[in-house]
Amino acid sequence: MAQSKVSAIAQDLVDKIKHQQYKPGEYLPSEHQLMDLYGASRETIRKALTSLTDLGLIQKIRGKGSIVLNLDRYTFPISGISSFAELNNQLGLKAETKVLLLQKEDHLPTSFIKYFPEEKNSAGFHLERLRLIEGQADVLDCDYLLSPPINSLPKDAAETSIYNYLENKEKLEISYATKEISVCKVDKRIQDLLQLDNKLAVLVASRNYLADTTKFELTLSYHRPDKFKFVDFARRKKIKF
Amino acid sequence: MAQSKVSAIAQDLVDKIKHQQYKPGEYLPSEHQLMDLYGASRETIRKALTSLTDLGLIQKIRGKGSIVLNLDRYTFPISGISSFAELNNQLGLKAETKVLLLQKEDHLPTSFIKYFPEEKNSAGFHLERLRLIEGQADVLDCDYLLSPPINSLPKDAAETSIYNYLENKEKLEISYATKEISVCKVDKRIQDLLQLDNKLAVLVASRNYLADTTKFELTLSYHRPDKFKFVDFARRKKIKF
DNA sequence: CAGTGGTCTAGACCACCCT
DNA sequence: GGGTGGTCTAGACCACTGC
Repeated sequence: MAQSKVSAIAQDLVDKIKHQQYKPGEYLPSEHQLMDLYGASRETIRKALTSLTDLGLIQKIRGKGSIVLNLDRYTFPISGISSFAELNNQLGLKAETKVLLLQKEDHLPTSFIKYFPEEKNSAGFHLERLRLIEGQADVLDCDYLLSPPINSLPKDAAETSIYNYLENKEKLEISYATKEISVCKVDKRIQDLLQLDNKLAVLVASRNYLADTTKFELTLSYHRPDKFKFVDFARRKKIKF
Repeated sequence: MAQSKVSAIAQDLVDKIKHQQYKPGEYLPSEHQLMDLYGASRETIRKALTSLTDLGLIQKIRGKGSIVLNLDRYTFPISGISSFAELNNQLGLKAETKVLLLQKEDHLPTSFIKYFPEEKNSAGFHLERLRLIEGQADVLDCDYLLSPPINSLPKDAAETSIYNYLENKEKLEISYATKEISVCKVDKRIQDLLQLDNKLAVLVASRNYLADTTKFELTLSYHRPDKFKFVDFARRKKIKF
């Protein structure tokens, strides 16, 4: 399953932290002990630990060890690129998706142009989905899947998980994204769909890319302001841009 | 200056990308060429490239090379933990800071308790600063610097850069943070300070930590919704939590 | 085929923490 | 002092790209 030794070790450590085998405030076994435990060289162990550090799961302290960080902050950062379906599974919420629209277009729909002017003339699949949590409409996801590289998009994939379809059926490697969070005024239609008191919604706009740097998806997610929460873990950067 | 060979190489590559010596869409020199260029081993080069990958500056493609990504998206992600002073320098805006309040407290002020109940009884320095950009009040930063570990906080540090003071004068190593972005209702005072039409503001709440895992700062930043923008770069995570 | 990045190793030396 | 993490090296083998 695991593609590499490093990620297998990292995943195993994450699982053990999740299941409280290593608890917040405690130290992980030392790198030498982990070498024995996993039969790996020190650099291999260190690469695995680096990924846990990036995730905000541990903090390494020189001369002492790797300490497991608290994540009982109610909300654990699940940033990175995740799909709604994946977030649901992880959070265990009663969620529902209503597909409002799915159709092929020759040009970028007008509602996207303001945010993605560079794709004005691109063909793609226009998809709108309303996300309900506990019966409440919380998010309107508007997607535009660029074609190429996406050739087809079955309705049932839209209802369950596009990412699952693209990665497992179409064998596309989803790699990275740029996101922008802002607050915007929405039209009457969106206001009604999300049952908003006023015209303000939180907008998350993102451009999503494959591993070969092909842009494949534009997303506009409109969130009810009172339900929106974005949680992030950040490390102080040593590199100045 | 550079603490390590890896970060010196990474910084040099970043600088060259910034100055268009390596342009978006082009490939960096191969890892072997970079080995010769910097007189480093391959793993050392690769660690430097990994940090550029994490920053979203390059994408590595197997069998081909490391391609410089587009960042002419107007807004380049400068997330991570950055201070207002640092963001200004990088963005080159005409900004101004007004210190509204700076005083020692024995307990957490009430306005913080809702978001940081766990620090209710902690002593610290309460600091409020209004951030003006081009003459417009855009952000109200409310900080609470926990004492311990912070023993003193001069007024001029508050006016310029707390982080500069803490890192260079107090020799504290600022390491990581958890942030939460949401939308909240503010009281009349904040509404007036930010000249808001209504009571809604974007709130960024964060807990900031030192390298030894000591929590040292709580922050509540209230943003004008029409001026708020948060830009992020994210990679698809291979590790499931 | 040669060139690229992806992975892993075994060993070295250093800096820091603790007792 | 012995144990911890921080850094760097030289070399190996693999998988993919492109000619």
